[in-house]
Amino acid sequence: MVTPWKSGASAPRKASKKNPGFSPSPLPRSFFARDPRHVARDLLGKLLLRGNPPRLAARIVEVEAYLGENDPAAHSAAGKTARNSVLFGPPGYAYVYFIYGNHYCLNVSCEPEGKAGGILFRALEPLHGIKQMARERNLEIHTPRDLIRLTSGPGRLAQAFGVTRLRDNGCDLTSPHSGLWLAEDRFATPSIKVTRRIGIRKAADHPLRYLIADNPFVSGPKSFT
DNA sequence: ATATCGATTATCT
DNA sequence: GATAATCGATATG
Repeated sequence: MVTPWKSGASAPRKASKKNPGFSPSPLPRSFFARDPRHVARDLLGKLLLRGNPPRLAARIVEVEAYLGENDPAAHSAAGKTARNSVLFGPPGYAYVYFIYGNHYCLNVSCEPEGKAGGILFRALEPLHGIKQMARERNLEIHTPRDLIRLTSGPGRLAQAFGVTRLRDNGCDLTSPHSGLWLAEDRFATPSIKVTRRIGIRKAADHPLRYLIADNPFVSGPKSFT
């Protein structure tokens, strides 16, 4: 497959005769046991995968960092509750929440156990399993532009990957056996931009949104620089 | 291209 | 009872 824009992207991979033994390396737990700002930057260009071997694959192109108890915009700001307990647990686990009565959003816990912190996945570039993503989204793909509505936005990407709180909250994103996981990709070091976070009232001015510059799957208004 | 609005429910005050 | 880390549709420039 060829991407119509020039991103230096590697080709999508799945196990096949042409590409036997496709087996991306899961990100280790130590990757997530750090400040969310560093994790967020380093997650750009990595892969989100569903299944093993992967039935769905997509490249991470936009994320936001949430800093824990010192970040008024973070769900963990007011302390540990039943809803946000994953954020206070060990790093590398999925925190899934339901919002606006309509949408699920996917995060990964950061920082060592006991300290809250997380990354919100805001946009992906779909690589493999596009038909299934379109089914999950109830969309038909006619042109390359239609692909953007598959995974551009936190609610959209969660729906495309079939992410729900019941199914995925607390799942280990460092394990291929967990169903939903994160992996390395060989990707030319992306050109990264940092902006304010989208859709929040509190602490709205902090530069904690990280994105791959010029990637067409990045979400949000273009005015967000 | 930007603005506004309604949907719909888990969670917290 | 109010709010929310959103989306899709509609209206307007």
